[in-house]
Order: sequence, then C-alpha cells, then structure tokens
Amino acid sequence: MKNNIEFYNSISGRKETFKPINSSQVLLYGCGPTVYDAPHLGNFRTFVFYDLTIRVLELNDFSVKSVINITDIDDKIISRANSEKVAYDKITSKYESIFIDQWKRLNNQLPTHFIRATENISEMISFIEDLLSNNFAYVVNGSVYFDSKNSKIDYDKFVSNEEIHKDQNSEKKFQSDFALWKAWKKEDEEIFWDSPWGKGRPAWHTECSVIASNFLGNSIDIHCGGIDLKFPHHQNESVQVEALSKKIFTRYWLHSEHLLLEEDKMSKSLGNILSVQSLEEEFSLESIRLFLMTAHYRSKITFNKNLLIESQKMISKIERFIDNFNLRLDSKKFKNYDFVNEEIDFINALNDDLNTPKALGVFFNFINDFNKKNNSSAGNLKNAEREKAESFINLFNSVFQCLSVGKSNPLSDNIKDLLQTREQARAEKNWELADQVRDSLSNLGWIVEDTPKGPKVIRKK
RNA sequence: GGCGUCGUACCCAAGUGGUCUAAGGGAUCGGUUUGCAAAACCGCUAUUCGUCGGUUCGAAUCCGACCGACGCCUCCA
Repeated sequence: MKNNIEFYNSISGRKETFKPINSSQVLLYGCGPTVYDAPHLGNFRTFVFYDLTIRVLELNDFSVKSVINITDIDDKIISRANSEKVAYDKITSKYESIFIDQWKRLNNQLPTHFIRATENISEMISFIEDLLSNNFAYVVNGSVYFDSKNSKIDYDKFVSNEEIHKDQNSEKKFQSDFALWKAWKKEDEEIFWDSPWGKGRPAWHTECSVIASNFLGNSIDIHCGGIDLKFPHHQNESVQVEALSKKIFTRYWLHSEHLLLEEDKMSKSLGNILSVQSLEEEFSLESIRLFLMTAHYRSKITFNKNLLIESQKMISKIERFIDNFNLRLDSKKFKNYDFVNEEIDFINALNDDLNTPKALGVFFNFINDFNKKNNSSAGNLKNAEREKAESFINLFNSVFQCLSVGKSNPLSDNIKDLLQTREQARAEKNWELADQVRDSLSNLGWIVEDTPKGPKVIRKK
C-alpha cells in the first residue's frame, strides 16, 4: 500500500509528491550531532523528526536505507580536548554514547548506519584529491578550498553568491569558496591527520558529502537536517558532490525548524535546562517525544515546561483509554488490517508533509467518538469494536511511539495490602478510614480509581 | 541593507478560496456518574482568524499597506 506522500522541499519552497529514485528502497541521509557536548532538546527535535520521516515512509510500505553521521572532528572538540587536557577520543566517545543512548530511549529507530567522520578520513582525502585533479579545488598553505567559480555548477542552492558577505583576511579566491581540508594549527596540538597537503583535518561539509555518497551513492532521495544547516552546510555539501558526479545529489531537502527558549538568552544556565538529561528528572521520555511532535516540524516551538505537562496529560488520556477498554498494545497488530476511515485520515495527515498535529486531532476524535459509543459497554466490548480500537492505537503508536508497550508495574505487597484494607473499609462503609488509606496510597505515588469492576491503581506521573 | 517565515480562543495548535457560525489537546466553569473522589460522558468558553483596505457571488485562506515577532546572509539541530 503505497500512498501519495507530500514533502515540503526546501529547494522549491513548496510541497511536492514524493517519488523515490528506486521504488524498492528510499535513500535517506540525516546530519547527526557534533559530539563535543551533551545533545539538547533542540537537537532531538530534529532527530525525532528524522525518525518520524522514516516511520511515515515505512508506514507507506517503503523500505528505507538511512545514514546518520556523527561529527567527531571539529574545532570545538579539539579546543575542548586541549583546554581540558583530555584525550580527544575521550570527549567524542563520551558524548557519542550519551547521544546514542538518548536516541534509543526517545524511541527513535536505529538508522541503517551511524557513521563516524573519523572512520572515513582516507575516503575524504581521496574525494578531495578527485576535486583537485578536476580543478574544482585549490591548495593554499596546507589547506584545500573548493573552487566555486571553476566547478561550473550552480552554487546558489539556498543562498546566492551575491548574498554572501565578503570575508577579509581570507586565503580563499572567492567569497563563496569553502574549506575542504583545514591545515594544522599550533592550537590543535597533537590532534591531526596526515594528508598529501600536510597535517590537518577534513572540513565539516566534506565529512557529510563523503559519508552520504559513500554509503548511499551520488544521488539520494531525502536529505534531512535542522534549518540552520541549510546554508552553508547543505549548500556546500551538495555542491561538491555534484561537481564530481554531474548529477543532482539530493532530490528532497527537508529542514526542521528550531526549538526556541522562552527567553532567548543563550546563557549556559538556560542551555542546561534544555538538555534531555535534565528534563528527564521531571518528565517521561514519552512525553518529551510527544511534545516534540505536537507542533508541525516546520514551525518554531517556543519551549515551555507547561507544554511538556500537557503532553504528559495527553499520554495519560490515551493510556486510560487503553486501560478502560482493556486494549492490547502490539506493534505488529495494525499490519495486514484493512484500515477504516479514521485510520486513513490519520495516515493521510502524516503523508501530508508529516502533519503530526492534524494526525493527533484525528486520533483524539476517534478516542472521543469511541468513548461516546462504547462507554456504557466498556466491560463487554464487541470483538469488532475492540479490534478497531486496537488497530488504531497500534497504528498511532507505530509513528508517535509515546505509549509504553507491556510496561506494567507489578504492585508491591504493601500496596496490595493497603488496597485490601481500603476495600474492607468501603464494604463496611467506613469512609473515613477508606479516605485515609487513599491518601496514604497517594503519598506513595499511587492514584486509586474506583470502577464497577473494583479499584484501579495508577502510578502518578 | 538583501532574502525569507510567522501573527488563529486563557495557553498550545491544525486549517491556506465555499463542508469554517474554525479540528484537536490543555485549562476553567456547570451537569451526569460516584459514599466522596478519580476516570469517562454531556454542555459552556473565537459569528471570529494582528490592523486597515482591496479582489471575489464567497476570504482565516488571494493582493496591498501598516503594526508586531522571528530566521538566514560561511559557529549552529
């Protein structure tokens, strides 16, 4: 079942129907993190957007080969390693593992490949040699620059040549030229790689060009990134691949908008507030993930803790729905099922340039309608109705991934005893004791709800 | 200076020419239910979409001006 998917292509500035180069497999590249520090919530807005894109493609029966790079060569890493007198790879491996850990725990699927820049240095060197031998690049003092005038390709992908500010004291011939290889400097100390042009390191744009074209080829379907990478990174990344291949490098450029701070002070203390790690102390990862999908990926989100609370409440509402009707979460469940109207609306919303807010609206409409229709018969739901609800819940979760599958917290004996005491008291109409016990349970983090089928305890969030 | 985006209820957020007297979530207040709660359900909360004009049979949606917020123009998810 391959439906029409529309993506907003940054190149054309409008929505376009998605048609992959090869219908059997979609090639997708996403720019990953520079591992010099712990990733923050804004980084993960973009990474959850990558995951969303892949999941929506897969929902439409596309198989996706995805590559996400890890930039472990960078000025910031070098200066941090040298100023802290720590081994270079200690820094990168530390923050890489934090990144991968959070990636997984936010329920992002692993891409086909995570690729480190440092593992492709020789490929980058030979790529630069190719550019040099075609006169698309030139060497100055051990650095190599892309020759944007000589490469004979359209440079103005996202920002035109004229718009680029003049750079004084530059080794470059033209203002739109950019570094492919950066020569070693004193401050770099012991951190360098050998090359035909001397000690140095590959430049950022080249890292992505080489990783993308090596693992996916010279023509890829989708290239994702944060909007801030549009220029210069994506323009330069694209232009050097195209100079050699003479083919269009990326057909669909997808850029996600920024997550803004409430007060746009870029102070370190505020920056800390936005780390996923610190948010985890107060909020579940599921609510963080859902929060990142409550607004469309191309609109700005101004961060506010209240929004996370609202996401948490949305999840509670869905989980209560699941619980009330005794539905089962099973990620495979919705497959091979004939989708009904609401589900088709849901999929269509996602296929319309990943419109997650609209899809959420469709889903909650379904929950409300279902509640209205079946509330009185919650205990003995008809099989067809149960199947319908389970199908949609699982379809929803296959993309949003914010519901816990099979994560039931076994009740401790203490809780069980308290519940029994309360039931006893209620049977004896000893309301005072019953309420006291309910307060104790609440203090222990459990909310009691009395249902026709007996008391239900829910872990406080 | 150049290029571009956005402004929808108390808050968040879809909708971009007629099905819009504007989806959905949160919040508030009434009601049903309950021993009391909770959950769920019912109802209320934008005749209006930054402002002012224009185009049109018809505009939140198109055009213009203005006001306001913001992004990019070689650090950046």
